[in-house]
Amino acid sequence: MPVITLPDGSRREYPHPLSVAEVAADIGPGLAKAALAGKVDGKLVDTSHRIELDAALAIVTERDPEGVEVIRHSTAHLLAQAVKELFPEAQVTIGPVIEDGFYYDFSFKRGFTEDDLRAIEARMHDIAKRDLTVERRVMARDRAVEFFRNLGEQYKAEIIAAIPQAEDISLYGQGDFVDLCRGPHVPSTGKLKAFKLMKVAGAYWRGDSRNEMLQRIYGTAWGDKKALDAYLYRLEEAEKRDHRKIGKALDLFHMQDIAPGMVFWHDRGWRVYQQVVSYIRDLLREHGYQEIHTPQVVDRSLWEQSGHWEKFKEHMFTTESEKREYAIKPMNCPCHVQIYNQGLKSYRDLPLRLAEFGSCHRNEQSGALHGLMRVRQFVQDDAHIFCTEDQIQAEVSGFIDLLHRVYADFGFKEIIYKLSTRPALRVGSDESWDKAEHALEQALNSKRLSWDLQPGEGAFYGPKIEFSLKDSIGRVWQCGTVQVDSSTPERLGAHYIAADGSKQVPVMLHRAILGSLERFIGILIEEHAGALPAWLAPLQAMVLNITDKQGDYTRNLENSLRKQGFRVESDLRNEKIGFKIREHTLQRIPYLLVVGEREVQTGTVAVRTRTGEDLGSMTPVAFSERLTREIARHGLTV
RNA sequence: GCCCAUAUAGCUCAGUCGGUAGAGCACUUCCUUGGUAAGGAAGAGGUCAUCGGUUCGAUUCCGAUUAUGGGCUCCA
Repeated sequence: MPVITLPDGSRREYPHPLSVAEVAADIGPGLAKAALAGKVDGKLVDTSHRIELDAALAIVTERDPEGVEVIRHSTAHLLAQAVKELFPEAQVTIGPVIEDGFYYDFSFKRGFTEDDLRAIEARMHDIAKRDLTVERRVMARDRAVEFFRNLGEQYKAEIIAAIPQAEDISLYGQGDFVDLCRGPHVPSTGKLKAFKLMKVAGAYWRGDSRNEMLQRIYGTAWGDKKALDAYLYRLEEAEKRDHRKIGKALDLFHMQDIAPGMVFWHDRGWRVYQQVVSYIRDLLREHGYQEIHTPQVVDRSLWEQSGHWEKFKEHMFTTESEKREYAIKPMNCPCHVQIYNQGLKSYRDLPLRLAEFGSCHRNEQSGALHGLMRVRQFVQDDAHIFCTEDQIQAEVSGFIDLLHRVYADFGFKEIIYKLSTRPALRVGSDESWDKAEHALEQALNSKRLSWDLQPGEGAFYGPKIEFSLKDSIGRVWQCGTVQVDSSTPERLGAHYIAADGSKQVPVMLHRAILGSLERFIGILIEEHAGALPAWLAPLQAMVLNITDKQGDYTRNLENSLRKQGFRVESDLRNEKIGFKIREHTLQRIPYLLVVGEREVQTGTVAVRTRTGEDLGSMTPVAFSERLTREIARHGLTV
């Protein structure tokens, strides 16, 4: 006699057990048709699931996020079925749901081609049209292993063999195709309408590079055609924001195969870079940091002492001269300890905050390089705070305040906080880990921030907090970090004399707000689609004359604005004003200052923004006041 | 590093079923001095990524290398 409670609170009583689909049909034929799955007492189940006892039930449709997930999962099975139909010798492995879609890994003797992909997708539509019923079946583990072995599916058999023997295995079948799966799935393949295969890629079996390389097919799937189209449109938009494209179009930087993973910054890009550096530099000075600068090429012995040589040698560029071996620094910290070590330090000197915009080189794997986002040479807004254990919390707390200020100035509103704690392989006593983790936690909590815990994800030498930004199209970028480290100071012989006269090893906090400047600028370019706010823009204004007659006035205006510290150029070419406007608008220059006969006569300038807004004529003083205010505001909205 | 794809003018791309290439924009010159997103004409510009192989002949076919792109792996 199950009593079913629906999400709206209404109750329905039935004389006998019945399936989710039957309840949906009882509510209405529209819902019966739309039902993809059910949620019984919070647990996602198939529509064929029988409800025996009283339960809370929600019918899941394509409008629910869970419904879309079920669709994606079922579409992955559809993909596998299509592949097996077209290429019977391919073996299936795993096919999970991922953000916006799914993938399925196959073991196949060759790579899938674009043509294969088209054929597979066509077959998927074909199978969907057949509207095959999806049936769930339960089997004992050992029988399931045997079942898949007999099918020749070695990978599936291996996956199941890893499941505890006592557990039953659920299989899902549609037509001739059977796959191991926890489910739930859509009731029939006809529910799958809006999907598209996106790309093929290699992927290691079980993610381990020592294993066989499998063929992964990525796809996307949605509740309806409209959602699919919206997603494809979103991808196109993201592509237009690609910093590599914009970087070239706006003449910011380029990369070249003579220096893979390293950036050739052009004038306009370097202006942005310098602007970011100078902003951070002033702020660090204001917050009690000293700025230092240390060597880039350092003797091997330092890296041996710091432990880098042993652990990260293959990631370091090395060089040799007069029988000495050197490494190009992959990070600044060992050099910062050298500066700390000059002169005996007292507890009164702590905290000591050393910052450096040092150029670091890391020999990243060639396949990992990606525009500005993943490079081999980069500069971080890097600093190390030497302090006592008792000072950790206050320093971290102050750092978070500073970071908030910076992110707000750059216009980022959403920050994601993650605390990573002790990993299994680590150095240092449990007491010092307790203390460090507690300090970080307290620093976050005292600011009422909500954060995620990542147990075991800390560095081997200490816990850390990571700060990620969400950009304007929802992508997340990890930028800031603060890590506690007492291992490096100890290895490199850093000490201070405590109040009781004893010799102590200081704690070192590694911290960065923007992370790699290269990467951060890449993020900024994509966030703003190239239209950087005035305080960061490589050029803030372009002065345009209408005819040669206004040449002198234009040049004078340009010079006067430059003298006031603005980044301004003028375009005196013999071109129509519409042509110049178009060009500089496409270059995303915030302000276009038009000078014609009228402006010369009245001593004004006609101001147009890159968004096409006409601000009318104003005096140069009025314009520079406006720009000054805008720059001072940074990315903060008023 | 691994898998797949790609590499043609400054940029974006077309093309050659093997006979050394073409468009638009940009560039140069000339005409035009025009008031808010492309004025007109002419000209110049490429060892078709690099190195090998097959061929009478390779930019095109094959192989290797390098870089780039998408993934995987890695990310102190």
